[in-house]
Amino acid sequence: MGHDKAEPADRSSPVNAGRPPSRPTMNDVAARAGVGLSTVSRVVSGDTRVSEARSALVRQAIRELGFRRNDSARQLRRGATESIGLVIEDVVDPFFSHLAQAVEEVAFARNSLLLTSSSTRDAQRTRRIVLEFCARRVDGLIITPSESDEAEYLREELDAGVPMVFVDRPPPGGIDADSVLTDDFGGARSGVEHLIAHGHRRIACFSDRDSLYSASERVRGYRHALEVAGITVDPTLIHSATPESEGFARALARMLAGAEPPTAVFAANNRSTIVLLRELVRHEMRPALVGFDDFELADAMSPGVTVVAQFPGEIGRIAAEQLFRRIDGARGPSHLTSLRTRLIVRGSGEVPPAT
Amino acid sequence: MGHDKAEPADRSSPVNAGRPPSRPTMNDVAARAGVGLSTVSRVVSGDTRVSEARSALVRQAIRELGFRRNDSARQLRRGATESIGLVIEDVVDPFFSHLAQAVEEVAFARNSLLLTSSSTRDAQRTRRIVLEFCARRVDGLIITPSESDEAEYLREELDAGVPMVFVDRPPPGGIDADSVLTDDFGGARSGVEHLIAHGHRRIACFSDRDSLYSASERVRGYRHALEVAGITVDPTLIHSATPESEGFARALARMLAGAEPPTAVFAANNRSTIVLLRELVRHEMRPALVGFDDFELADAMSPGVTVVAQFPGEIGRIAAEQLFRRIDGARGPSHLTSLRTRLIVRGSGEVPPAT
DNA sequence: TTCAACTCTGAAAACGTTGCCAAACGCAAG
DNA sequence: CTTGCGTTTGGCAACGTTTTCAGAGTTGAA
Repeated sequence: MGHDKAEPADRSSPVNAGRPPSRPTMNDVAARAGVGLSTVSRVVSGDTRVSEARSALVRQAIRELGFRRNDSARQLRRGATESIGLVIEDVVDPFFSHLAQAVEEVAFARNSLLLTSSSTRDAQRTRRIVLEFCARRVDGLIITPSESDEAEYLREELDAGVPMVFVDRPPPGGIDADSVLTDDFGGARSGVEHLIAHGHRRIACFSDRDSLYSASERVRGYRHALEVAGITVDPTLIHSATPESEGFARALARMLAGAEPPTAVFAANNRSTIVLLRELVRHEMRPALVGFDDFELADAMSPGVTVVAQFPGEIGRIAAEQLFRRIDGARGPSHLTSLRTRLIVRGSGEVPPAT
Repeated sequence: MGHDKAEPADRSSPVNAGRPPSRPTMNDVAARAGVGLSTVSRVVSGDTRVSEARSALVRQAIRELGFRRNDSARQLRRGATESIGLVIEDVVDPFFSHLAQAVEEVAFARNSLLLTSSSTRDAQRTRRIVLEFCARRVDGLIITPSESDEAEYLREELDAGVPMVFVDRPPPGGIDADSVLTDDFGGARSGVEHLIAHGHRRIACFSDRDSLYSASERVRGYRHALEVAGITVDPTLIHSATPESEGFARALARMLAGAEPPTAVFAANNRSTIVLLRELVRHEMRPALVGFDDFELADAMSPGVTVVAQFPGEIGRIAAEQLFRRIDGARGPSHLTSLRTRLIVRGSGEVPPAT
């Protein structure tokens, strides 16, 4: 029949056993369909200037051979990969998974693939991931910078023309790039003000390590709220550490057992809120509680947990849209988007101070 | 100085304004370092057979030009992409985010990048994602099949030599491929047996749509436990639907308000558990409750929620390891790994039947 | 000195696309 | 029967790597 060429490799043949069958190329398709290579390319990429007859021949051959365009070659030739990279801290953290979901949605709508990697807060790992993404020539990057990220390599890539948007924290080392952040200061302030409005004056603050931008901003908001209300900040009521660390929950127990225990607690991030909540349930203590960042089941606790909600999905969506604007060639000065928080009242933040 | 060639494009030059600067290639590096192209390639890929002197020259040139290897070209030439694709239902679901995290960890250790996409349970979308991944020539795929996936395109890719491992549900359409599943039937059975052991005889079952493999397996486990205990299955106590759907929570309220209300509830997946929990809190009703799949804060509820825990991280890890074994050329018959569940007793499952 | 066996190096041919270019074709008008 | 124009078509040169191959040096032994 004249089509003894470019048959898909026979997997069961002893010769090919163990050998990954190599896929047919456009050349194979062209040979099979009896047309030129360029015609195949045109059909595959939806170019209309192909006669219906030939187009049908090509499609037929494609089906018969199980041809799939090799995007590595396409990318090499075209210089764009139709993919973007996302660096977050941890997929499991709902904040980041919501962010990732929103980014994915925007990318999907744009026919772009999403490469996601978790930095696990490790600057070395972040660096490795970013450089790897750049080697793959992603069209752009959305990055949650790690604390202590050296900015140099980021700046190099940026200068090399890789668009970047930073999320959740400002770009490190004074890099001039787009960013999408939550108003951490204002959010924390409003949460603490809420506690103050309910009569609390001794308010503990549990936050992540100070070296993290958002953590320190929130502590700043906490301090500011107290100061505005004329309450002296008591440093023994402030605990800043990784929520998963050993002494985190114990610090709360210690405070509550102290001479002048706090009557309310401000948990400056979702990990803290959950760790503290668990500790409170265990000891059956009920100080007022306001958490920063909403979480699933906050409304199913008793009492429901009052939170300062932020909007990770919005952050992701806005960042992705801004990134694609840059990819499409937008050249203006860098944008800083700051998202307002919303206080959600559920009960735990309205507990009056125990006297 | 002789290096007036291959300078990085000047972004501020009016000519290049708006034009993405094209990155230096190995050729540029070679010219700059005054060596051959192959030598640069060798240095970049860590080939040792290069004299220290030349190697230093090359590294220097690389630094000066900000060269980064173009992986599209590398991939095209080598035929492997060092990346794998993961298709899950939804990143936000903790089951899948834990799975994804584990897969990422294995991939990272293998220097492989991870492409993740959410099918959102849409067979069309799954198909599009899988084909897109295949066009990118991922080295392998880990897939959560959607219900009603047609198997044909999967089989084609499989035959074309793309290794695949299916997770959470068996491969569709009788495809012969590796899979890693939870023992849904056994897990559900043990959860319901636990309720029976605590004296319950009227046990409601809330599950996802029956068309989902895991959902129907769990319902089967529920039925089996009842039958073994000599309890007649009451179909009005079984509700199968998407947990997010309108009537899901209301169905529970209706049952509890009925003539012969259930004294216990078996929630066959984490979404159901959470939705039901919220409903129960709202109405202050306290039937016994056992949920399938553990969740954050299950221990912080009052009472703590007894669950049949499954291990999404293990599923992901095992699937990824199996996938890499296939990528490395392992040819044996397909493996089916079934993971046991573990009952975690926390209180809600030990509530005695109200009389 | 010669030859063999190294090590190091660069030229050149892939890899599978895309996109430019020119040739070939069809058809209508002159 | 030309001429001209517009539409299809195929050839061919990129794209930036890796890899093979053979040549050029170097060394050591005969």
